[in-house]
Amino acid sequence: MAGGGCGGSAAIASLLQNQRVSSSSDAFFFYGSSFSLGSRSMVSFEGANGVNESKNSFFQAFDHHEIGEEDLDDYFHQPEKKRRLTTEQVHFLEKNFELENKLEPERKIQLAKDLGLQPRQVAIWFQNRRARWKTKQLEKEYEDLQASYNSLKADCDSLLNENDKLKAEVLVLTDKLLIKARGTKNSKPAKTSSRGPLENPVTCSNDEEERISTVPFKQEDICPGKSEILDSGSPNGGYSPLIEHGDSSYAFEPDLSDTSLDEEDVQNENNLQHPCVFPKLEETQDDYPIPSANSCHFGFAPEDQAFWPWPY
DNA sequence: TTGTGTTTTATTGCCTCC
DNA sequence: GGAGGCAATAAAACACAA
Repeated sequence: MAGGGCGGSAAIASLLQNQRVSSSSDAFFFYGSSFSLGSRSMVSFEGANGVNESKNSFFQAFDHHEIGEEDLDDYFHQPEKKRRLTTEQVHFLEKNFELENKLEPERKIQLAKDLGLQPRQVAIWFQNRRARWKTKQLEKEYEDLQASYNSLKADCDSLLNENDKLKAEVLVLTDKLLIKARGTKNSKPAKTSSRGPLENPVTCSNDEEERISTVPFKQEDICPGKSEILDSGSPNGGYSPLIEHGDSSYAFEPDLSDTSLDEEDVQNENNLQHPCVFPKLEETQDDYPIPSANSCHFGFAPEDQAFWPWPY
């Protein structure tokens, strides 16, 4: 590994054994630039007192050609130390990285020349810089996705609230319709029927009336195969069984004639247990379930929503 | 001064491309 | 097979609080 307190010759040996120094243009600059030109390299010219001279401008390195054999000897006995690039060097490299984050061989050599570094150092710097850039990009993507998720969740909550309000409204209107239907029924003159005058003139027995007021209605009981009321998103396009009944005013003006009632009474004698025209909203959602008030599924299967891995 | 966390430089091993 | 890129990692350098 790097460092490790090995001696100078060991440092050189480690450099020479570097698989890319020996065969690439790095080698040329290792010998040609870093040594014969006397410029500084990462692994070399730390002062004898251990002071980090790399704090000086890297351009000064080109003026220090006076390194003699003694200096080299000192160097060879210095422990290999990592040297940080100067701020000028980093700034220069950053500028070049902004231009192009990949490094062609010619550019690498030119940069190394300009900075007084080994080409390999430049390559390593670009490699590490790309890694940092990638990390930053991932963080940015994460934040963007998080913001997007929060926005969608807010929309979801808002829609659910609206859905709850509409459901409540439907219930209120349904109750009103029932009350109105009963009022109309009760005001009709008594017919010759086995049922009493207060019974549901349409179909309901007393037991059935109990069901009307306590049990939600089931769509299939009235119009099997038809969709529920107020389900504009249903497969049959918001089909309303009340309108389908043949009289668009049926739902809100249950003006039931005696004859039709009689006929229907006869015809539906077997259906007396299914007299009610208002569907139960919840139970008719088997194929297209309405999301519960606390859910945020929009009717999608949970596995389709497991795209958001991180916890909150 | 020292312990600790972060950043930067450098190595290693693997992979792909030519 | 060599060159170069990348991920993972080591280790030095640095920042900073106690």
